[in-house]
Amino acid sequence: MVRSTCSKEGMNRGAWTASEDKILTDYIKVHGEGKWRNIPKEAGLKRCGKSCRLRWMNYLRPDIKRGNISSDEEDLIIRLHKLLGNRWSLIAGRLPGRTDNEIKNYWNTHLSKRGQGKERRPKSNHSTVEKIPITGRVDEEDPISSRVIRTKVSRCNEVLLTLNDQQHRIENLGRNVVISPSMDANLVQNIAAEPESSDGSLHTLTTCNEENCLNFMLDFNAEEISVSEIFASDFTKLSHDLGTAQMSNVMRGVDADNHTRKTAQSHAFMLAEEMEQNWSGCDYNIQAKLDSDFGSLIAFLESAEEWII
DNA sequence: AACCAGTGCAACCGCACACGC
DNA sequence: TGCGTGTGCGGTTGCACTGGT
Repeated sequence: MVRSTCSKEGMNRGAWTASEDKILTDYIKVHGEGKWRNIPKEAGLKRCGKSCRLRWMNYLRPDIKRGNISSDEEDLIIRLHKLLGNRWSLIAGRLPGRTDNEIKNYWNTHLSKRGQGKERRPKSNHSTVEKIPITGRVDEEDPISSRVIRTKVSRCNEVLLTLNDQQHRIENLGRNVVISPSMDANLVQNIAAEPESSDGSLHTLTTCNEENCLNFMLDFNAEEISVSEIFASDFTKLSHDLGTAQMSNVMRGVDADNHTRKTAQSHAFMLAEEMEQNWSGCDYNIQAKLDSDFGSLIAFLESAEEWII
C-alpha cells in the first residue's frame, strides 16, 4: 500500500494561502466532507488529501472557536488530561469549538511546562493577544462556534479504574452500584429507593437533579469502570431518546430488542457523536449550555479524580 | 540594527483502526 | 479471512514572531 504523503512532486507544502483556503472551503461547502484524497484533484488544489483534511478540520470549519483558552477550558484540559492522558481528540471533544491540535499545542506549550514547574506565564502580549493567523480565520463571533468539535473515538486504550474499595459499593443493597466517595447522600438514598432491576446486575437512576450529575457513573455489574467508555458514551442522550425505562434496559444490556450487553455498549459507542452536544447535563430535561457551563463536567472530573486517588 | 534564543502554532509524518470487497 | 483504501490520531518538525542583548 502506498501511503498518502504530502511530499509528492508538484504538491504545495507549508502554510496555506488564502486562495487555497477559499478553494477548499468552497469545495467542501458544495460537496461536503469526505473523500479527502479526491479533493485536490477535483478542486484543483495542489495539496495532498491529508493536508486538506487537516486544514479543514483544524482551521476552516465554521464551528472552530479560535483565540485564547479560557481559565475554565484550561482547567478542564488539565483535568481531562489527568484522566485520559494524551488522548487529545477525546479531550477536544469535551471542549466546544476546540480542536485536538489546538489543545495538544496548548498543552505542550503551556500546561506541560507548568506540570514540570517550568511554566512561564506569558511574558508579553506575544501570547496573550490573539494573533490573527496569516492564512487562518478568526471566528469567535460566529454564533455556532460553540458547537462541539466532533471527534471520532476509535482507538480504545481504555483507562480502567479498578474499584477494590468495598466501601464504595452499596453491598447491602444487593446490587452492584458503584458509588463515588463524594456522592451526595441523597443520591445514595435515591439508589436505595430505586426498584431493583430484574436481573439485579445493573442499576440506573431514574431520578437526577442538577447537583448530582454523577449518576451516569454508576456502573455496571463490573469491577471496573472504563473512563474512556464513559467519555465515549452518551447515556444522557440515550436516556433522552429512548426514555428512562428503555435507557435503563439499554444500560442493563437488555434493550428492547433483547440485545446483549455488548450490543448495548456498542450502541453507546455509536451514539458517542451525539454526546458532545449535551453530555454535561445529566438532567433529562436540562440542556446544559455546554459552552459556558463547565460546572457539571468539573464536578464529574473531581469525582473521578477522587476515585483514582 | 543585527543577532540570537525562546516561544507558539500550523503543518507534516507515520502508525493504527475501520470498513468494504 | 486477508487485503487495500480511507480516515483519524498523536508525535514531531519547521517557521514566523518576539524580546533580550
